[in-house]
Amino acid sequence: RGIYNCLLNLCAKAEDHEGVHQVYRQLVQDGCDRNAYTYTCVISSLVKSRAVDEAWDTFREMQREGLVPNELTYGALICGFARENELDKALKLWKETKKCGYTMDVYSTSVLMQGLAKVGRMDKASRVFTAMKREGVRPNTRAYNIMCDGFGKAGEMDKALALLEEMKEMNISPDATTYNTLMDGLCKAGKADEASELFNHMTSTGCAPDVYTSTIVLAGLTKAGFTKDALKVFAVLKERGVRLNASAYNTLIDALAKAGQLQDALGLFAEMGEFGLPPDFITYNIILKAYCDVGQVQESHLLFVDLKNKGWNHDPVAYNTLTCGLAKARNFDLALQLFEEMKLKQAMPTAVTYSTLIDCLGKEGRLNEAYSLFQEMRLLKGDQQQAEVNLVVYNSLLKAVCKAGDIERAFELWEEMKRSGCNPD
RNA sequence: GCAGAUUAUUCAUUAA
Repeated sequence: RGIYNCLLNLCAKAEDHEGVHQVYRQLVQDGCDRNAYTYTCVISSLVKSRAVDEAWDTFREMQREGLVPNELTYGALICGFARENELDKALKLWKETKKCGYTMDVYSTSVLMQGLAKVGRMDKASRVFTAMKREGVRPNTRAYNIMCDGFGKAGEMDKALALLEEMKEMNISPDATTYNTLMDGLCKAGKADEASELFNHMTSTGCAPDVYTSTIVLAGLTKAGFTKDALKVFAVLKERGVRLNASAYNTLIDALAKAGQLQDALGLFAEMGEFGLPPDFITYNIILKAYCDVGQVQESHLLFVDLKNKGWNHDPVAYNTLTCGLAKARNFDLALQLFEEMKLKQAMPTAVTYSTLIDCLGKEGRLNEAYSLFQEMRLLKGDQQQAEVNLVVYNSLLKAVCKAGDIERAFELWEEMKRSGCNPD
């Protein structure tokens, strides 16, 4: 058993999850007995290779054998479930650790908090965070950053800012990520003035801005309609030799394109090349959309084909952008062809893909096709899809159904929305 | 003795 455990550990350390699997199979075949260490190695390896369900089965098996899981076993599983958005399971396990009298560390607790934040359950995240502190586990900067981000995205900037104060009281120093997160939240809440104050505070405490800061500031300006000022800031940053990455360029290219200044946008795109800064897939997605928006869908399509030939064909956003452009130009043949292509490539259709097609088909009066796409979404479960029905999908279908005058079906949908936790907006 | 975490830029619905 000792040898097997060592082997498992080695494979796990090398991130060789297939190896862990093989060693474990061999171990079972040999009828070798397992201890908590053995199981924990296997479980955390399974979690790492995103096979949470298998990890869970292994966990159950472990318990059936009468072995006692430790903090690490629980930690791995809680992280696994939290990452897969299975937060009820994660929370249940977390509660179990309390019953066992275990103290979970900041790490696992943070992953759980982040998972809860991602699905908008900040109340629960907050309780988990408080419980951790009450147990005497000292939070770190990252844990606070996660909570600040969660509150910001939930539109509760007051709570996020209160945490910054708490950090000071606790003598935990905020870092660039903390300030970036808060500034981004403030910008998105339309409080640019407060964001700017925070920026001054950040630099006055000796915390240096990083590449994220630039993009957050630039995006804050463009989204508030100050693209000209953003361009000025951009020029100053370049002049001062601040390192700018593709994201900073992307922000401005997108803003210019959306303001109808396609030529200026393309000019910046060209500048990236001159500076030896390679465009990333987001840059191309922005250009793809820019062409569609000025009615040059064929130009967009040409670029898309070009990208595919270079092997950039795994991005659902690129597919979605072009599909939308085509569908809005009423070229459904090609749009639906791309949709089918997505299923074959490593770019599974997302909720955006479905809502795009449902909406455009609805506008075209092709309600039955829109409806069957909706059904398809609901039928695909688990690993074969990246698409959960969401509010926009319901809204699009509802619009199509109303346009067709089918009031009865509209009410059916309305009720279904509420039942499934998608509250109408 | 064993695992793991945070922020930015791109795509879909939105009446009168």
